[in-house]
Amino acid sequence: MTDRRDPRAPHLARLASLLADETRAACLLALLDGRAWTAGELARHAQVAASTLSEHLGKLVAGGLLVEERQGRHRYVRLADARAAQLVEDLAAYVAPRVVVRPRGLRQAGAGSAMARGRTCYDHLAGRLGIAVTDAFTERGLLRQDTGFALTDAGLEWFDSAGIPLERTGRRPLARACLDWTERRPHLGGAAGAALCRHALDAGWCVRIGSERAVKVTAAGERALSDLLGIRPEALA
Amino acid sequence: MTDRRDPRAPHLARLASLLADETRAACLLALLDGRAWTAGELARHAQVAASTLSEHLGKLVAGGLLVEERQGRHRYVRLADARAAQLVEDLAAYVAPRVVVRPRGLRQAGAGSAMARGRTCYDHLAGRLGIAVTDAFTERGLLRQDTGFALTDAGLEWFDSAGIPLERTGRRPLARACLDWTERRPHLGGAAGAALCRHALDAGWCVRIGSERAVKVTAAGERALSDLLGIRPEALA
DNA sequence: CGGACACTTCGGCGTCGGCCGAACGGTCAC
DNA sequence: GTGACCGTTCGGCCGACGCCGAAGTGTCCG
Repeated sequence: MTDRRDPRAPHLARLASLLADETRAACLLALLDGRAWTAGELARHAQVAASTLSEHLGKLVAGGLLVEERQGRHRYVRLADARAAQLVEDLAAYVAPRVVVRPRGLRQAGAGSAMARGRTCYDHLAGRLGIAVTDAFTERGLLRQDTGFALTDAGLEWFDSAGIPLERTGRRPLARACLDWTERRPHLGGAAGAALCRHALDAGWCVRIGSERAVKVTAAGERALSDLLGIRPEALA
Repeated sequence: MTDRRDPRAPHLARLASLLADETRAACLLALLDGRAWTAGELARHAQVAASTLSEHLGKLVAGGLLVEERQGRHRYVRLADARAAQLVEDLAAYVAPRVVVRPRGLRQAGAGSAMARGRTCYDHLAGRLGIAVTDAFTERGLLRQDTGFALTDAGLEWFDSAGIPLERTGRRPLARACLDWTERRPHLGGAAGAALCRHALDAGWCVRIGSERAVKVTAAGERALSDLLGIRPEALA
C-alpha cells in the first residue's frame, strides 16, 4: 500500500517531454545518421525559424540527449552517445508499424531508394545492406537470433580473422538487435555492428552518398562481402 | 538535400507526449507490475482527483499503451502488451542513472527491501531474485551475455527438462536483457523470462506479497532453485 | 574596417493541456 | 427503492510552451 509515486516518474516525464515535440522529434530522427549537423541545417530540415530551433537545441543539450561542439560561428550538434541513439531508435521502432507504408511506384525516387538500399543507423549499417549482412551472419552461424541476439564463438573468430577489432569496452553489448525501419526486420547493432560499419567505410567497402546518411557499396565492397560472407551482389540491388 | 521532415516525427512526438506527463508516467511505472489496476487505485497512487485520472486513462488507452476491461462499476487497466511494457522499461532504464540512490539505513523499510529482494517486472522476475536466476543461468552456460543476450542450446534443454514450455509464438524474442532498476544489472526478460516467472508462480516457488508487485520465495522454491540451478538460499537474502 | 553570415535573446502571441469541483449516470448491496 | 460507491463529463482556471520577427552578439572574409 505504498500510494507514493515512483521516484522515477518525474525523470521519465522530463525525458519524454524532450521527445514530445514534433520539431524536436524530427531533429532527433535526422541526427540518427550519427553525424554532426549545424543548427542552420537542422532549422532548414525541420522547417522552422532559426530562433525556434536554437531553443530546441538548448533543451535537447540540457537534457543530455545531444552534445554540442562550437566551431567559429557554427554550432554543431550530434547525439550524445550510443545510449541516446538507442533510445530514439527504440521509440521510433515502436511507432514504425503505424507509419504508412510508402507507395513504391516502379520509378519511385532515386533518393528514397538509395536510402532503402543502404544507409547508416547511428553507427552501424541498415537498409537492405544491413539486412543482407545480418542474414549472412545468421546463415553462416556467426550470429544467433533464434534464442535472443548474440554473436557465436564462430562469429568472434570471423571478426578476428577479418582483422576487424572488437572493442569490448564499456557496458555496450557486442550485439544488439536494431529494428530496421524500411525492412521491418532486425539488423546487427551494438559494438560489433559499429565496428563492422567503421571498417566497411575505412576499407572502402562502401562510401557515403552526398551529405545524407545513405551509403553505396563499391566494387571492392561487393568482392569483400562475397568473399567473407558469401553475399551475392544481387542481394544488394 | 531532402529538407523534408521524417514521416515518423509526428508519431514519435505523439507517443512521447503520452509519457511526458508526470502523473501518467507514475501510472505507467505502477502498471509495470503487469497486473490490472482500477482507476481508483491509480488515482490514489498518483494522488490526483478521480476526474483527472479518468482523462489520463482515456489518453493512454486511445494511444494504445493500455487496454481496459470493464467489470461492473470498475474499470481495470493494464499495459497493452509486452511491447508497451518494454517501451516503458527502456525509458525508465535510460533515466535510472539520474535517480538518486536511496540511502539504505540498516533498519530501512520492510516494504522497500521486500521489493528489492524479489518482484515482478511486467511478466518476469526482477530484484535480487531475478539477478540470482540470471547469474545462475549465465554461470551454468545456459545463457550467453558476453556477446549479446541469448539462450544457449543447453539453456533450451534446461527449460525442456524442467518441464517449462517455451512459447516461440509471435515475434517476441526468447531472451531479452531488461535492466534491473534496483540492481543496475540486466536480468532475463523476453518469452523465456515470462515462462520461467509463470512457472515459478504456478509451481509455488514464490508467492506474491500483498497487493504489490513484490514476491517472496517459498521453502519449496528454495529447494527447486537449488536443485535446478544451484542457487544458494543466501543469494536470495 | 565594414559587411555578410550564424546563431541567440527577447517580447509577444496563441494554443494546448493538466488540474479541480460539481453534476451526472451506472452498478451494487441491503 | 434507497443509498453508497465508482467512474465520467463538463466548465473554468491557469501555467507551460512552441512559434515568430526584430534586435543583439560574435565570427569570418575581403
